[in-house]
Amino acid sequence: MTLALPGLDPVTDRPVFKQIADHLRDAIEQSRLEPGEKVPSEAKLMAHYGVARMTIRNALQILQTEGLTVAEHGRGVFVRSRPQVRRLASDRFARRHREQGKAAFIAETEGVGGKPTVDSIQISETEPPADVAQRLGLGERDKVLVRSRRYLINGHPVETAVSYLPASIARGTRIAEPDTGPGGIYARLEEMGHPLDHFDEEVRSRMPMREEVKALKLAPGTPVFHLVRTAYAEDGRAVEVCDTVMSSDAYVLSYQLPAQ
Amino acid sequence: MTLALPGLDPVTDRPVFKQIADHLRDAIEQSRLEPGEKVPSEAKLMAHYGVARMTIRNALQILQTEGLTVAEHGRGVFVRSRPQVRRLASDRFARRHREQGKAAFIAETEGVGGKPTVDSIQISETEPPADVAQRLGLGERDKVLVRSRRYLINGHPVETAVSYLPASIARGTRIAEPDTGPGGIYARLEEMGHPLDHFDEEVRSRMPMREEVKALKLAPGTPVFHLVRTAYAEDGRAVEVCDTVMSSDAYVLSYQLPAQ
DNA sequence: CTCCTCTACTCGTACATACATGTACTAGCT
DNA sequence: AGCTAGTACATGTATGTACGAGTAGAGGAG
Repeated sequence: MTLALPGLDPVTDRPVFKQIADHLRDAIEQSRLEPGEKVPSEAKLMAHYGVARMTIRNALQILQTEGLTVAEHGRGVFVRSRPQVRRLASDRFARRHREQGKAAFIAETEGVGGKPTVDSIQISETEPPADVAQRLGLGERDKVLVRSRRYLINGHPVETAVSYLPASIARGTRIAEPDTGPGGIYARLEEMGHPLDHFDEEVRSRMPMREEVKALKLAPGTPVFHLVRTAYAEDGRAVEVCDTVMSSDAYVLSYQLPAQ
Repeated sequence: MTLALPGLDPVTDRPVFKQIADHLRDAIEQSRLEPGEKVPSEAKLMAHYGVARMTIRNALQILQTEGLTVAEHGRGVFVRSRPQVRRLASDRFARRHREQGKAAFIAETEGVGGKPTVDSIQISETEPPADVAQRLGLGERDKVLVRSRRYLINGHPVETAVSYLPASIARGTRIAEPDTGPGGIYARLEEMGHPLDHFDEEVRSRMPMREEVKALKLAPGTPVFHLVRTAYAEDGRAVEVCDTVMSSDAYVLSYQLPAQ
């Protein structure tokens, strides 16, 4: 084993599998094991420490849960390499960007040299979930247009988004088409007499549901950002709610807060 | 067993332990198992499914990683109950709040009826980490005042914070005292001739480090918010960097974005 | 009635073993 | 040269066993 690992501490009462996890974690954090590099195989670790396989697997499980490693069946366990990170600025929906003719996601991704794609676009008209109806100020029987889609960078999925717009506004417009045209739905809303005033964005962090792991191809132990953004027109009316789930290791969110 | 669980599917190729995890997850999501309620013990699940204990433990491990359950040694495995959530508004550092004479954390917590505490306050003066020095626009040899502390609500820790201020500004002032006085360090900065203009806040989501699990008493499978906030004075100078780690299940962050 | 011990039950750690399944490389055949 | 089967090695799934350690309640001693 090229990697030098300490032996077990015979006096501590810290369980063996946690000690082994500590050793490997230290090695990763000190860059003695670099991203993409292979962690010693279970068999080698068993030999090195003189313990049972279960003990080694428990140790490796910890690192995986912490998001430090990924196991690949038949190949080995590898130190995770951090993917390209996108920084989302708080002015990303400002009108001056919209007027460039590109939707926010496309513009930002090309800005950092990535290749953006949009995927599995689905459009429907239904009754909204209760929280969405409340945010949009809709009544019992009001319907919404639902636009759901998935965003990818260089072919790798990073974000799913579902937009809800009052059907009374969006029905029959280009917003109900798969391709919403230059500047995206916000540009269309403004053209249609709903100039935007501001957005409220709620940010949560949590572990992903099973479907989200699949849709975003998340490695085990990766949390997600859950954003709910409400767009308000200048007349104070809420015109869109966008529910977004993002792979947390692909994003840094950046906001500006007033001090006055 | 009061809880009704389906049997195993003999034809699918989905592994047994994942099937069992699915059954329990469904039960939790459909509220057949409610928050705080006890999940059937390993022994009962072994008997019900007729499988080995390891298989059951693998299944339970999944739920724990997903943050759906917590195991308590000697008592059982319980469905996690969601704690009280604090909403952090984007105007939480606005001057009008500062002028009420309370620091942001105290004011907000009392606002929702919780009992705020601040804990393990440590103050020192050292050379800053490279990224902090860069954000503060400091040179090689410039020192910073470091204020680290932990916040608790009703005795339960929810957030750790470390503030860095240029020593040239903060040294010898009340900011270097454990009790910074009414309105906290931002009020002191403004009094001392550094009126604040705005804050930049970077938000990341990730799994906690080991020390963070301890400091915040995090349940396994709980991600954290990692915030880095920089305070800018009206003259454009960065006067504080605050590095905050928050238990993700205790917070919803809320921001207002401009549309224009 | 109070305190203590015992016991049953819970999850935690660790061992040993077996076979399934995916990957990568090699030797050998065509 | 190109394909194929075999082999070694990797992780995945599952079985069993044993003992440690924390919790909670029952029951007996004082």
